[in-house]
Amino acid sequence: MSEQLAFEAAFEAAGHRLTRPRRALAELIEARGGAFSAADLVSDARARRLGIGRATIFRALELLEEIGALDRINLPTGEHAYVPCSPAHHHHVVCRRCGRSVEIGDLGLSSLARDVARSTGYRIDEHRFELFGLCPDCLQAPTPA
Amino acid sequence: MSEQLAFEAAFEAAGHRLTRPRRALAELIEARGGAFSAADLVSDARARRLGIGRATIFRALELLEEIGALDRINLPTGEHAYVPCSPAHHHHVVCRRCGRSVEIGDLGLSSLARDVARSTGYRIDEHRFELFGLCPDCLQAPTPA
DNA sequence: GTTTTTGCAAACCATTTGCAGGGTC
DNA sequence: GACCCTGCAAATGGTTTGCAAAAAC
Repeated sequence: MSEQLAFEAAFEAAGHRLTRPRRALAELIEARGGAFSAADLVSDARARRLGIGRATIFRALELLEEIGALDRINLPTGEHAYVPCSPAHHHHVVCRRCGRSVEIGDLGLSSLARDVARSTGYRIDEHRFELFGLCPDCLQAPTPA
Repeated sequence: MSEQLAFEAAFEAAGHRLTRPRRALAELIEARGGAFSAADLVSDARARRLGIGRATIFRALELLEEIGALDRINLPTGEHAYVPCSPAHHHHVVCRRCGRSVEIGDLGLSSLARDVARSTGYRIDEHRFELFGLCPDCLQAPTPA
């Protein structure tokens, strides 16, 4: 399956209709190639005069998150962002400048969570680990600060 | 220094005025003993008829976060919450039922972040690790589900 | 007395919802 | 053709801001 079609495929695989707006959004997301906000998509869509409503965008994002094609994360600033992900992994390194993100594996975090459970007495149901910084490209760009 | 006064002290130590509303909020926060939302404080304040405006609450929270006395985290649901913290640590285990939270140390996450930096080429500036589940008390309570 | 802080109300921003029409299977 | 999906506009919920009065130092 072409990487280009990942999001379109995700809709279909999950039994949802592949409509024009959804196709268009899938493309926009792929074009972004990293983390983005709902507002980013709204303005992308507006810029390309796609005539897609805000509501549709939010609904599509919600759907893609349920499906597991996107993960909704929180930037250090507190804003929400969505990042593409394969269903299995759920940790990301996000470039705070361009939004490009890389998925990282479990890296022992699950067992670390188990240790914490043991030492605190909590039952741990969920954990989040997110890393922020600059991607290699942005590190070399003019104003990396 | 009495634990009771931690938040009042935080205001003063950072060179801010210790006003009646701030004192009151410090108490409310301490009374909560764990994670809470801005809305929680607003309703606590209203319930006790303290006559503190919403804006004041948000401003105080912002301030305490800047100072490092509170950490603003994101619950798995996407809602914002604030959790008390000592300036040095920045990882928490939060009970999704009662909000009680425990701080945990670095646990090797910094070095893990360094490993990720090495393998991805990103420069990592910041990381977040948050754990959610049920605290020991809530595990024993009637409806732990 | 000067400067910071407050409360109020209005503004703002992101996200959600109701609904009638349109598109997809 | 049935049901899902869309766009619009209005509602919502959370957070911020402007400003004159009040409190703190």
